[in-house]
Amino acid sequence: MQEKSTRTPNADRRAMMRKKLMDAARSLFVEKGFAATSTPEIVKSAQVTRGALYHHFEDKEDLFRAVVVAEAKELRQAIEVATKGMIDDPLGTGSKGYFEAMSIQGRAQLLLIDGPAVLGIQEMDQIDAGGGRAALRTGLATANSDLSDEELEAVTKVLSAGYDRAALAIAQGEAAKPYEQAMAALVRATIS
Amino acid sequence: MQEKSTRTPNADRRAMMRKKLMDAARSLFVEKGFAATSTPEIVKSAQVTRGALYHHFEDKEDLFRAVVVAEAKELRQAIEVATKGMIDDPLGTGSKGYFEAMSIQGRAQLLLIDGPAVLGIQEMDQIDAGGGRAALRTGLATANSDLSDEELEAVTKVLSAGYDRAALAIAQGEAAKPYEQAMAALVRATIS
DNA sequence: CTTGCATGCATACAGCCTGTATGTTTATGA
DNA sequence: TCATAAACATACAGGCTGTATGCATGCAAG
Repeated sequence: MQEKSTRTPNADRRAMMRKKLMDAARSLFVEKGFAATSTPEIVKSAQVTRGALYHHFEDKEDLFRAVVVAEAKELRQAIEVATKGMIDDPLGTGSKGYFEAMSIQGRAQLLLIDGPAVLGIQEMDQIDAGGGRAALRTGLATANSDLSDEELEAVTKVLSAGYDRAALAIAQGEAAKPYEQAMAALVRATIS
Repeated sequence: MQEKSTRTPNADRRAMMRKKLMDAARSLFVEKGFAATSTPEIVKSAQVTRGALYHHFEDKEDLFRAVVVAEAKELRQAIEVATKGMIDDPLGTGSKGYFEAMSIQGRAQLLLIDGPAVLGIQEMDQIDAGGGRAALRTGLATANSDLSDEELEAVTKVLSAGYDRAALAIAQGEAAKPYEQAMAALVRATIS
């Protein structure tokens, strides 16, 4: 019998290793923040060596970027599932979906606090592209046509910031209902 | 004649040294971010040694905290001056004052991006206490009495986040007017 | 005024972290 | 099967942080 029959294709090894590193890194980034998390810690938690990390990622920031991008993707998918087929009241449904999706442990911290600080606002905006903000904009645009592009963009950003702040507060343990009501009222006021 | 007549009281030396360090640190923190700014860089820019830095501040984070606290204080004072005696339309005046005060180079980055990431949301909330948010809350409360405390708090935070996001966009070079209009509309909708 | 002490500041050092260079193993495909 | 490339591990150089130590300067009591 063959002892060493553990032949693993490169594609699989790559995917598994990246996942191991990103999972370990996510936990530590959420727990201690980006700066306070060292690469020795990460690889120890992932039970690999720093060689693996620097083979798959350019540097620590690049690993953080990968974690954030994956998180944003999961967020988009969760919202998409929650609002699937909801043609009536897309804004209300999207809101609830967003709050639920953002209640995942550490997600708000990663996407709203550490992400902008480490990667910059510009890149975070780009990573979030197609996320909740785009849906919000189209929702506002269809419900309220008499807004210039500039105004629509401004209102969208500002309301989106409100959603983010609400999600952050909820993630920190505050009650969700007042924030849901507040955002609903603001959106209603905007489109009417 | 006395050569070494440069006798400086300790209180003055302390104040001057702290200012020199905080000014140099502020520039570099704004330019490169907290993590990417090293203490050797800071003291070189301030033309002192690391000994002085670690004599006056516990560590790099403590220096950052001092910079942020001073920035928040200046912001409060600027808003206070702008809204002094404006009893009619305090919300509108406060809004304009806030946007102007937040347009100071690097202020939005320090208070809205790096601050929360380095010091945490909790501490930043505390540092901002008595800032624009408090004024906004009282403004909303007087104009709209039929809100529970919980709802008032939520609406305040969410609108305040909108103001912050708007200030950030303006600080990054976007036109101010659409944001002023957007926030004005939201506030108007909230209090009526 | 001077003398003991506290404060302000500079220098030196230890430990850690990051990123790279180099070496070794494992898969690929010809 | 064999050459090559990819995956991963180890070793190293440089820089940074925070602390310990030493000197200078202001302070306050006598």
